[in-house]
Amino acid sequence: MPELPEVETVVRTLAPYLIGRTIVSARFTSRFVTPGNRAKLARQVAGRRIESVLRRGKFIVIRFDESALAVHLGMTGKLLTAGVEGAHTHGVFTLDDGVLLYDDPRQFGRIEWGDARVKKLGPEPLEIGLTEFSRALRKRKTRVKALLLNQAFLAGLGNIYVDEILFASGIHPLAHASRLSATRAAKLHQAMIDTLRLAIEHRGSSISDYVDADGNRGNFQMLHRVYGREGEPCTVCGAAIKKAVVASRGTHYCPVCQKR
DNA sequence: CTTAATGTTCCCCA
DNA sequence: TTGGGGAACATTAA
Repeated sequence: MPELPEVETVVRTLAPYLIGRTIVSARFTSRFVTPGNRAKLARQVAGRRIESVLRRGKFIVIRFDESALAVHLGMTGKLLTAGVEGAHTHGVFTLDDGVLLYDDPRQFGRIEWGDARVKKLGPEPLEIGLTEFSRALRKRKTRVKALLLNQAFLAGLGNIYVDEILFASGIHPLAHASRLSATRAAKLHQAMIDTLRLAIEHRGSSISDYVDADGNRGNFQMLHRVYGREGEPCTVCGAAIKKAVVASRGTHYCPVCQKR
């Protein structure tokens, strides 16, 4: 559920609800989502006033006066401003006004004190300039699909948006990053910006159960041109969309429009 | 029953 | 050091 556009949408719905609130108490119940000392983490957040809520890559950073809490939604994580505790609720924040719940069936998400992992992320896809992007691509011998999924290279892209961006730029997922021409690198850069901006406008993709912090679904899945469309006609040329495994991920592409 | 799923990390090997 | 491939993590749905 959570790539850059979805996390951005969660942050935009979460920020007005959380800023200025104080966490009265917290409770964590998953040894996967909150590895280590869960009671200690609860003590650390208790009493903190939330100064800001921001997105960095796929992380949600909740900032306090001189510290922060980093939340990664993994594959099925949700931060909700309302609702009741269920079988998959692994975090409960009681606020001075309201509640914040963390739900995550697969428990691939993480709630951690501090922003150590956030500091290891690569640049933001919506902020990196063409010059820096092209130069970085040229240095990497790997396949462009694997590179765009690498959070140390660029922070925030995931399987859905990499497939959509590669389609929009006419680049085959198996193309090698270092061998892309300047023209194709520029096309990739622009497709990345356009696709992410449009997806944010549509509040992200709800392909299974993604919802924002207020429980609302996104609509960008209606505009997917390759992801989840195996066997369906390409919106540009009509050829059947193919699916293959690249970088250990299901990868959707048009065999005619996307060149290596 | 098997497979795949919006993610990340770790391990082995080239 | 870089990069490929696969497994692992836990759960659900097709």
